[in-house]
Amino acid sequence: MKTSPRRPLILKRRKVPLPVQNASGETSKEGPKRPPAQQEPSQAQASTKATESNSCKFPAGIKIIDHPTMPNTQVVAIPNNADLNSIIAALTARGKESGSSGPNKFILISCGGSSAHPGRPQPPAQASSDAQRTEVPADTPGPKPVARDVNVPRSPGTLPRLKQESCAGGEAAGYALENSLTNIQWLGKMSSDSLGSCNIKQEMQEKENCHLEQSQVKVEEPTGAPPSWRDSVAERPPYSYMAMIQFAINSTERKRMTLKDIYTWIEDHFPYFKHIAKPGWKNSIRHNLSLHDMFVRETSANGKVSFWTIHPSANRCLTLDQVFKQQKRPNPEFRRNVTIKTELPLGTRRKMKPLLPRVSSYLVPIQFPVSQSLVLQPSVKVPLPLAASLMSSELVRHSKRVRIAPKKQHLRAPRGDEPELVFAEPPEPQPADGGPFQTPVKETLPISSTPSKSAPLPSTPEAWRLASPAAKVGELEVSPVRTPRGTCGPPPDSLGLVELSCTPPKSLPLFGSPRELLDAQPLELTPDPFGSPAPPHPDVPRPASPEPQVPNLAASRSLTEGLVLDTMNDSLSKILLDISFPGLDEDPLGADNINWSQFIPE
Amino acid sequence: MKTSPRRPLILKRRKVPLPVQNASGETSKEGPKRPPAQQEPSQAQASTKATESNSCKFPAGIKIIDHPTMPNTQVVAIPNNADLNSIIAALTARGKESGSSGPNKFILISCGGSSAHPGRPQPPAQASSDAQRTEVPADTPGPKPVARDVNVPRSPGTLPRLKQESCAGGEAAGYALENSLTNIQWLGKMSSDSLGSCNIKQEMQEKENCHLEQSQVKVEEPTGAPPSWRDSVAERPPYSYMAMIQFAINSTERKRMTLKDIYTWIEDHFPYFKHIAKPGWKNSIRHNLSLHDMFVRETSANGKVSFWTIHPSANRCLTLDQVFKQQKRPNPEFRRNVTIKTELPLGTRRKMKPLLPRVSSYLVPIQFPVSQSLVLQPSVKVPLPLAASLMSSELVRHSKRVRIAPKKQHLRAPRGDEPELVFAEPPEPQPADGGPFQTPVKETLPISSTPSKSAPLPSTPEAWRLASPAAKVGELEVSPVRTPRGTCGPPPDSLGLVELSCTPPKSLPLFGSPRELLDAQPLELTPDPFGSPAPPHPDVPRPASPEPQVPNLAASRSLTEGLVLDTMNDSLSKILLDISFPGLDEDPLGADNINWSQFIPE
DNA sequence: CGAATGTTTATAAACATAAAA
DNA sequence: GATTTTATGTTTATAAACATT
Ligand SMILES: [Mg+2]
Ligand SMILES: [Mg+2]
Repeated sequence: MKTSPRRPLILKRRKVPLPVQNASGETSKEGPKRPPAQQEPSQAQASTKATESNSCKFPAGIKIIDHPTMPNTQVVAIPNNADLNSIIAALTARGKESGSSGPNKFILISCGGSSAHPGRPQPPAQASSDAQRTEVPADTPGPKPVARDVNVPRSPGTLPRLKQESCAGGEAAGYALENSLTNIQWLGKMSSDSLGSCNIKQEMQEKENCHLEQSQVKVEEPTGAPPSWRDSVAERPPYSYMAMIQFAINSTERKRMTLKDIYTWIEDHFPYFKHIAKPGWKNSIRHNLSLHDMFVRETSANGKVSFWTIHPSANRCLTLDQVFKQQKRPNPEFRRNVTIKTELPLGTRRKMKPLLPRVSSYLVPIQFPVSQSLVLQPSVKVPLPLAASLMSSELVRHSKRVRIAPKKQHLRAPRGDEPELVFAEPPEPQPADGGPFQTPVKETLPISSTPSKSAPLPSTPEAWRLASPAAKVGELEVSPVRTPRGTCGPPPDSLGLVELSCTPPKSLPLFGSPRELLDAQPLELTPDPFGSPAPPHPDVPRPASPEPQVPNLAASRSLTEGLVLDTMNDSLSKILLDISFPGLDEDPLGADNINWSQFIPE
Repeated sequence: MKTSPRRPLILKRRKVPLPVQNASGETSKEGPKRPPAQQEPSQAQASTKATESNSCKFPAGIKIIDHPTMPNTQVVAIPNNADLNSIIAALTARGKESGSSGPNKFILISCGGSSAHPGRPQPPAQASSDAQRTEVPADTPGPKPVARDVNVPRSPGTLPRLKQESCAGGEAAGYALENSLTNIQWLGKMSSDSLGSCNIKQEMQEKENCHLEQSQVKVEEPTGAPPSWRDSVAERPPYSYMAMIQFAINSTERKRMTLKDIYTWIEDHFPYFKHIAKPGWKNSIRHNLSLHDMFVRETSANGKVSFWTIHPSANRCLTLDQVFKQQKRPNPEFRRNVTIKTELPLGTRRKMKPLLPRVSSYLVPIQFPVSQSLVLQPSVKVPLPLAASLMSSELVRHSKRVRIAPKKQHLRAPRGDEPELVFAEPPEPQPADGGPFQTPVKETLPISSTPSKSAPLPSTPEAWRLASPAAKVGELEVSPVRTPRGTCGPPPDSLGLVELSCTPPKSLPLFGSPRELLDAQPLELTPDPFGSPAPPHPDVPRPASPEPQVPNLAASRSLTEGLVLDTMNDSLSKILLDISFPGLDEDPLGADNINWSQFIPE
């Protein structure tokens, strides 16, 4: 993440509407936009308690202890069967009350309970030959694959064959992945809407034509029609290019894919790119493949075909499958918002889709004295984005923001950028006559050095905020892992969390023995990483200069996901806990000497 | 460079007008644009011989041997006092004649002669306190530096204080750097024009006002006035952001600079950014600082100030000084072109400055049998871009394109992008009414997935090519070095080439002993760079998967710069030769087992 | 030559966080 | 001291130029 100077490890993110109301009376910057009627009915029970100031009733079995070293921080061990929402509500109230002087950060972990991965929904397990179409035998220079169906109009039934891919033939593997609500909502819309039998291509064309007409005649869209499946096709998926490429590549058995197949896979699974996006999206795909080191180009043995792969050490094995299996119930508020957005006056147009709020995952080491009688187990029932489990302790050093939802998405209407020229002109550079000398007055220049669409546009200042006010939850991790990993095979049965299985607690697949791991460590401890001529991790680490370097914790630790509730800014962040009990385990690296003060700003 | 599949090590670059005419009768794609009158008078002597087909008369002392392993490649050892131009002419003719069947690549190296770095122009060596203004003592939290003069209008005399900075107090260091002619021309214009005493700021404002008027009234610019110093201010320098940032940081003694100082330095040295560029250029600076790993942010001891540094291992110590010292005579044709460009009809506007041709540097290992009686010495007199000497053998593996001239430069008239809206509207998104559904007809969409400005604009197809037809020469290297290096101090006197001094042939500064160097090597030999948890080189290396990994040649080799003349595409590329004589030297790593076939496509 | 593929640079933008007002 | 604004830093998206296959 290239930490800012003294940036706290647990980033304070944008305010996130927690599943419970804000018990505090602070002035809400969000404005009076969101009436309490939008609360989920299932959270009503917890919302009442939150308002009472001091005496929060916690469900039985909850243990709260002060963090050994972190100020104003408490660790809350929650039984798996507890109601997380009410707990968060109570903690929020408590934190609000104490303010900055008392505990205002709560690290939520799970402790005991019935959590032996209770029946997760089993994937449809359809045999998938998808995205394998040009997977030539790599040595047979035979007839080149004939014209693919890329961009070829398909018959009505050939719509996105979602849920078809498997990660390393992931059959028995129950992937418990927590996703951003937004993503899930999007997916829900995708799946529920697109499963109907309609000719998307045809409808899209109608839509386009309709749009062209509108643009030309500048006619108000009658709308009225509820946003149907069209929206799921027309709306851009909430995944970054990097994420989608990973989805695509990881959908294959051999974890490799040609560029053309990546195109096709994305088009098949995200019709937006097939029907709406400008062709420049393929340029962006190529750009991402080149830019990110995690994507490695490999050539088949005969050198005829180039495949894009994900470097094994960086592969989180994310698949769209995993996202689908999460399938939360579609948020009714979402529909409402869509309607609202659709009915907005045309003048308050989009051009920039509001970014999706996210919570971040960060690995946070915790040392408990052995005396603490906390029953910890890796499987957490609280809805945590478990993909974060893939992160190793390296994340503490080179904490790099990771997300699935893109930070910036244009989502502009594909051809509506220059409405004035909508008739004939191609997307041509505006003729600024006279060579490089036509310098307009600086006085009208934007002030900020960070170009902003909103700054020079005071009209309808937050109209776009109405677009997705309810979609505020977590995110998936898509950036490369910081720890060398093995294949993406199904996790051991003993672990309910597939992601944890990718970073086995004992020996990392890429290292034959712990000794090798240790031998390789010292390089990471050097304050000058450039001194080592070793090749880099893909995308991964930067020196992160000012922050003290944290030794890469050996694999002998217990990694557990948790949440951090920061009542100072009403943020709920996902963290990865590295819990150690000094004296219980061997510690050849002396990693337990980590001092929490390292991670505390100031 | 993220080699393309089977990309040759010696890249074929765009046609470069060699210092001699093309002896071949092939159809010139350049068109009849450049009359031979544009030849440099000093090269007239060599140009005559080139036309004769077979019997090329080489100056005495030239040795030509076939490359041990590379097909159709010959190594040409040239005495230092030989006329390189005539040799290139002769070789070109020879290569053209043989075509693809005979030798068509010539590796030019120097052999013996009087080359003891003959008097290079000594830098003005002015004491410079520039760019040190906010260099607080790093521990004195005293009064914060008062308002800086950034963006504050300066009095006429405070224009670019060029040539003031020094690299590590580089006084006695004679930096022999070959630069792109274009860069030099630009610099020449800058220095010769801007040294006059005029109030640039004032004139720029007049200019801007004039421009605004033009944009509003759409009046043809009367021009007529020859492109004076204004152009050097108005024209964007031919350096990428990465290069300019390096210039800035390397101009300081401690090789570190605050962001604000980077801004200021660039504004001072490249008035374009001070007076013309949109404020977004600062965003780009920050983007570059973050994006490129070679730029490392460090915090002062007291944690109060953040400095940007260049990772020592990646620092080529490039300074604008070095570029200035090259100061070629300004090309008369350049002026002519400027005039032409200025007088072009306004409809054929710029929007995209033509990119500058360059030659690349690549390290090329060569093994000579000891029997070959070639007298090699590290100092080469041929005008080679010596910055390439900084590259190590790693470049072969992770050959990454390096350049100073940016690959893409917009160079749009600062505020002329939306002439229609020039009055009131801020750079606002074009109102494409109706949300994400206004999908224009796909039929009119651009075909290529790589957006192109020229494609949808068939009018005046190559008008912009007239802009700088003569500017076709080499480039400087700005990307991070591939070899750990020490400080940027002056080179040892025994070496005339400062860049070579940064990679001493025996022991690299960052390694205390050859043993350390060797110990660190094996990591590079692993076929899976991700398996090593070592931190990465900044920006540097990617797996470059299909190509066989080349062991990092130990420091016991002789690195020499050379040129590769490829008559197949009339390219002249700079290479770094790693010459070894098996049996003569110790080779603990067995690096001599390198087989040239590794680097030969197919 | 043209299209597909691959690499880099530029620019805008969203968003976070720290510093300054 | 809290709030707002600004400066700084990180990422993602998009366009584009150019090289290579
Ligand atoms: Mg890549
Ligand atoms: Mg950086």
